[in-house]
Amino acid sequence: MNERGIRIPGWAERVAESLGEGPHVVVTGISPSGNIHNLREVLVAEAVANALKARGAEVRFIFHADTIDPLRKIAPGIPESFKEYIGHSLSRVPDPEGCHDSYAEHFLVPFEEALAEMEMDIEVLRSHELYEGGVYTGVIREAIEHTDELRNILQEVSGRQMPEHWSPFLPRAASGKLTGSRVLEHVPEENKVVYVDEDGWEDAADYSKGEGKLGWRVELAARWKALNVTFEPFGKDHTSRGGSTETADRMSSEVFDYPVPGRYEYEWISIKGQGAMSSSKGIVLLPKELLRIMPPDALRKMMLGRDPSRAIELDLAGGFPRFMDEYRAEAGEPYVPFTHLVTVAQTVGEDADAAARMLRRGGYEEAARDRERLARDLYYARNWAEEWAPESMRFRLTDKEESFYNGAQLDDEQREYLREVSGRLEPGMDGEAVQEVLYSTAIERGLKPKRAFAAVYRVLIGKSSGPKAGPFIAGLPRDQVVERFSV
RNA sequence: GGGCCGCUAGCUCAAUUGGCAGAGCAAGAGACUCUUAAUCUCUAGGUUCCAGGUUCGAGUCCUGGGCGGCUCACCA
Repeated sequence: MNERGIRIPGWAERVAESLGEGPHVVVTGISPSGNIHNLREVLVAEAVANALKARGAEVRFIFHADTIDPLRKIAPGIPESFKEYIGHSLSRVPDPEGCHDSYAEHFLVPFEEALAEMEMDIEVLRSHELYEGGVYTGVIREAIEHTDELRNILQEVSGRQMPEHWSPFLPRAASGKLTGSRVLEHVPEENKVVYVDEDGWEDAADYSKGEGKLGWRVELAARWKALNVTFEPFGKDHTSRGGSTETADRMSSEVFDYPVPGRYEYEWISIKGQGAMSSSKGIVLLPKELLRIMPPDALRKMMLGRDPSRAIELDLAGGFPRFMDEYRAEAGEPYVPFTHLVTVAQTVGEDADAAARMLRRGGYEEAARDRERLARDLYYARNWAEEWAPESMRFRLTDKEESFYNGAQLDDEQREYLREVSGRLEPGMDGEAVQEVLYSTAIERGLKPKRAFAAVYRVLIGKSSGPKAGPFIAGLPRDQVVERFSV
């Protein structure tokens, strides 16, 4: 546990131990599309940063967003007209929905908000601001001066021939495009390169002012040096042989003369029923969506799993209630089983007082007392019921007209049964007593329990089955039940 | 082809950095006048993918192999 009560996992402690004294700069970086792998990466970094802090090291914890990167392709849901911005920096492309200053901000801001909701102590850096602020000026100059060595490394690692005119620096042309230009000359005393663009126009770009960027693989190594990075987690797409870390490692030690930062390789997350996460296929899960159904620490537990170097499959549907109960049990506090919260939430909507009454009837006195926490738990349960729950667990109370209509579909035996039950319900009956009335009335009338209960559910929630009937009805206002049963 | 991950009870997964293989659900028996994702009690369930190796001791570490998933090609 650290001072904020966040548990430090064993694997993170081991990583921290291997990193030495410090001071440390822990960085985690994403391109601004913000899916759940990114969250896993950020949480891995956070766990290591916390472990380092717990060991007494000085730690700077950075979230690096690739805002200067060029728009590559039109993601699903983005207007076709955005094709004209391909090759432009995301920080200079308009927001497709018009709600933020740029395309980059549109995707970054919700992620930033989620980080704030997670109460994460992290410093957010936008790459276009780093370039514009001159943070990379020195490493860019170094990179351009060592163009041949960098090219050799790329060729050796990837086994491919790089073009003759290859440059580690991509100047931004007058058109706004970062791609397609060719660097002709370096003017180090002015921090500029002279380039020729796609159309043959010659111009100069000032790399101390963000008028261009380093190519991705070079930038990775350059960033380590420019920000003094000592640890960065990577997904397996980067750590494959021939991948970006292999090139960056060599560039860092052979060209930039900077020790390769510590590393943790994490595995992918997939969602049960949806398959692997893929922003290009539109299978994306945003941290904010998950914070709608569980508190931040539960999300940490879920995303990190036993060990983030293992692949996991998230079960957000049928298996989720058990996960939540386990999480609550680990916290060591009394809790209401999640499935029960789901029933309560769907019954009372946002009425926390009504929920408290229902919970008291069910014997959850303590949970009913802490109104603030109850409201939060109901929020999670209600969202889960609406967004993830299997159909069998979903219901809502029918309104008066619907109930009347459903009642009219029942046969005479069922209607008479309901009328008799409503006459036998007394104020203050607990769940068990109601259950007894429901069951014995059916037996006495020679009505099969299955059909009797089906009638009950039909007029209350419009389905033929539902939550355990006795406690459920005991938690509802009696007048409402009597009204529904008078068919 | 290279890399990463997985393979443990019928199913989903645990096993705290080598120390008596466990849990939830499913199954079987019993109880409750009992519809439900029912509840309570009990039972059974295993060559930990295969073959070697290290060790007093291996699900765990090493070597080789099988099957499955994912990932990599200068694109960030």
